Amino acid sequence: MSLTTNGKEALGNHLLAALSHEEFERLRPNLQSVSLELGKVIYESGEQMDYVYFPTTSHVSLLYTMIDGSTAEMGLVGQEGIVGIALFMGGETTPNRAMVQGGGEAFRMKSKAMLDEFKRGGEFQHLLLRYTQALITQISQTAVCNRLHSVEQRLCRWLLMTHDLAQTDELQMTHEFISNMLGVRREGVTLAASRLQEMGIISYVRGHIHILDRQQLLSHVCECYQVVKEEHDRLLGKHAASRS
Amino acid sequence: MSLTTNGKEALGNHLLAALSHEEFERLRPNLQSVSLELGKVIYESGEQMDYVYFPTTSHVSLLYTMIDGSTAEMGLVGQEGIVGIALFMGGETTPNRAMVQGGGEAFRMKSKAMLDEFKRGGEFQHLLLRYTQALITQISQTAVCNRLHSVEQRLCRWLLMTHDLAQTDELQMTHEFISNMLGVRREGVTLAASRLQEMGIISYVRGHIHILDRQQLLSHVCECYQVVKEEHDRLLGKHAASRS
DNA sequence: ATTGGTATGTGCGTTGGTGCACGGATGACA
DNA sequence: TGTCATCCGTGCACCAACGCACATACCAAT
Repeated sequence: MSLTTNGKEALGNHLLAALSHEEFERLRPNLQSVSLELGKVIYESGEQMDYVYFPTTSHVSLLYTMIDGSTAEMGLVGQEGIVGIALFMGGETTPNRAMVQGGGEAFRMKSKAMLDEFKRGGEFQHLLLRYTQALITQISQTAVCNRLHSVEQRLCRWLLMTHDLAQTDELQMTHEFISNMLGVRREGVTLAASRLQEMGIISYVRGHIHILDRQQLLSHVCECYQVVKEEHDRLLGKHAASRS
Repeated sequence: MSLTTNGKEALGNHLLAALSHEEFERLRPNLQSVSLELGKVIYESGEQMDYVYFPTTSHVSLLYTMIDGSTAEMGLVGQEGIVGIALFMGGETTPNRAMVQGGGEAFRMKSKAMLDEFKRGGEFQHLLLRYTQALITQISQTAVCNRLHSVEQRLCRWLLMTHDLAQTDELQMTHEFISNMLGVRREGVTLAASRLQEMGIISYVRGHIHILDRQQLLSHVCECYQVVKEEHDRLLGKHAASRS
């Protein structure tokens, strides 16, 4: 599938950028630019979805919260994707929480407009389904990675994914925050992070993490990172946000 | 349209049973009954999919295999579902292995026929997407469960899920096999299983596990089992085939 | 400059799971 | 009836991660 230019790549979201001119013009009145600030909860588990979101410079974490309050991340959505797939998949509600993990801009669209366009069954539908397939791969790999790999490896993977989505080497997040994503103790993150810092891979102070050496990060991560990335590229082309 | 009777409920697969008479007649020539024997690999990771499968009395495990050979399950498909969602989601290949975990019968359908019907965009498409959404929930919950719960809890969950799919209390599987599903050591399964046996919840000998007390199993399992089940019922319950 | 809240560092005992090794039991089949 | 492969039981040393407690460092707001 070629990602056509509708002259709106400046929108910054890859799914929107791939719309044909006609599709884009149809949707344009329903698109609205919004600022998503760090920590904002976009959907609560079980909630109705009034809008779907297309991140541009922001990115959003898909989380699950246990009864006892412990949390773990299952997926991460940025400029390559959309938050709210459950809408067009036919669930009226999301089964998980969606929280802004990197502040920035996004477009949102009224659920009804989204559904109408999806039901037309054109290229946009096809693209959304391919994206969903890529997201399934990401979630699956997270399941396996959670089971088989160490905190340090998973931290590397998480930093790389986040680095791909954030357009900067300076990530704004605390160890505590990361621990809630990885589903481990805060101390576990501190320990793993301090090892990475000793190796000169990252540096950090009070809620700010600096990615110093992405190459070395890649050499410490488990295979899961590449698997997800390659499957994403295969399904959605090399448009995926990534450096390396 | 509610769960229509197309006169083919005897087929035993819920998705097929939910087809309208018209849809069913259209697909009938492309449906083929097959026996799936335990251990058979239906798809290998990265493989083309010539057929999709609708289990009836069989059930199929979706697995991921790491480079080092260790494996873990991400999902389980039985008479309520379909094996091969990647086909209509637009990936030409599956990203994971699908292996028969409970021998029995299934229907298979040529990929092309499946795709043609899906693209018609009718009720069947809608149903398949809802099923996919339920599967996503299952995979997500597995990711979280893998991270936060003990082997014993996960074994309970896995036994319950398998018990739901198998139409018998007598499960044919070894500790070794289960260990590959849960992504743990064989000894870990032996230990957990022996505890459950002591409590009178199950009994087992050489590759045969007997579910003795499902109620007690339910009281030992983590919340994950119910979450997946409820979301599944919500999406595909009595009103599965109705759009609103 | 002081204070208070937040972020990170560190220690310690405990636990759950690993990797390995081997022994015992069992059932299928010759 | 004996043999053999398979399956399960158990012990042991080891390690990663946990839970808790508390110290330290830093920033911001008075």
